[in-house]
Amino acid sequence: MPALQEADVERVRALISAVPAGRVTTYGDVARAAGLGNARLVGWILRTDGADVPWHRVVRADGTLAPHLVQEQARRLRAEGVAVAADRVRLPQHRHAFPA
DNA sequence: GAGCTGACACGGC
DNA sequence: CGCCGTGCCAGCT
Repeated sequence: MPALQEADVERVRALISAVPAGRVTTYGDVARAAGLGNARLVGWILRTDGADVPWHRVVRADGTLAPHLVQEQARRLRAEGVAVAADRVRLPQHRHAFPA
């Protein structure tokens, strides 16, 4: 099976757009919900086609933020009421669960 | 065509 | 808690 298709990209974008403000999700969760199986692809999609989606609500599996985004991402999250300390968010509190 | 890089995850140490 | 190596897929030298 081909790894990535146009439909997959749209699915990922839709999933991320479905995350409500004040909550966050992880790359792994999005990948799993979209049926990708590879969290890295989620990052790739956001890098290329994620300018118009709430990408700041997507964090790593341990709650940390990527180095080049931490500034902007932390700023946007705090604006939504998400506590960000030491480049990391508290997943247990803000994590958004996708329907299986 | 080979190799490196990256908005990642996970198991070891 | 942190650092490292490995697996993963796509894009660029």
